[in-house]
Amino acid sequence: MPRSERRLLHGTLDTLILKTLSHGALHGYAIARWIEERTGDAILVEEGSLYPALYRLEKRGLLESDWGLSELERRAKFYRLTERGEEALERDTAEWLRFSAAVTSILAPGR
Amino acid sequence: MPRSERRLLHGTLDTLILKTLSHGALHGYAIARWIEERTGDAILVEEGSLYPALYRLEKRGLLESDWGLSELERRAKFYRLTERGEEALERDTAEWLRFSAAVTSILAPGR
DNA sequence: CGGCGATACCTAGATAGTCAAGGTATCCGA
DNA sequence: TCGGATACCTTGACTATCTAGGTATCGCCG
Repeated sequence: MPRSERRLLHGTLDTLILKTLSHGALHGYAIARWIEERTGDAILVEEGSLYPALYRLEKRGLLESDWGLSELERRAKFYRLTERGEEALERDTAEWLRFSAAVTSILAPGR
Repeated sequence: MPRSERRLLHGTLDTLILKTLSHGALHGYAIARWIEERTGDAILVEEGSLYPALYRLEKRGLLESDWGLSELERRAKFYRLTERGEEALERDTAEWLRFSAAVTSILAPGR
């Protein structure tokens, strides 16, 4: 992701994480890889952003976590959505769609 | 604009300003009103964000300005795009479309 | 065997953009 | 006369991201 694009991530990473977990519990590292793969590396998830975000979301009660073992038998912390997390995901998604439609309507009217 | 939506603006305001000026020179206050009207108030442009952004863009050589008189005969600073500003607008628009498509493909696959 | 890259976690500090809240000044209309 | 709109500006708090460092384990390749 080019330098200039990184600021765009501001505020959307939390929502992307919530959405990723809506498909089932995952550990942090896997969340990052999933988002990157899903977007063809259009969005890169740096660890220095990822782990603080997970901590934030858990503190807000949107996620819960348990230590376990990854697919490769390594110690890993698995996160899952709480009910409040699902509600937040729904709200944030609606907000994103509204906001991004507004921006796109200015930057590229006719799409 | 709800509190949560504000962080989303991060990084896009500069591009919105450039785009607004691509239609012709405007003064700061008018830029803000234009964006708000154009998005049906989905995006609110606070003055505490607007003026620093204009200063930033001028410092980067993407805008130039002159003092003049507004439609209401008030002292106002008119901004216009430089050539470098036009190039930046093109780049930033492409980046926004790429980024927003990536986010939307995760949050709302099938749109 | 030694080292390197991948997996998996974490954190401190720098940076940067937004916002709230204050300010100045003019003008119009109630 | 007093508030709201127009038009500009600034300071300080906040917050999210990134850079760059760290720990530890594992498998692979030379």
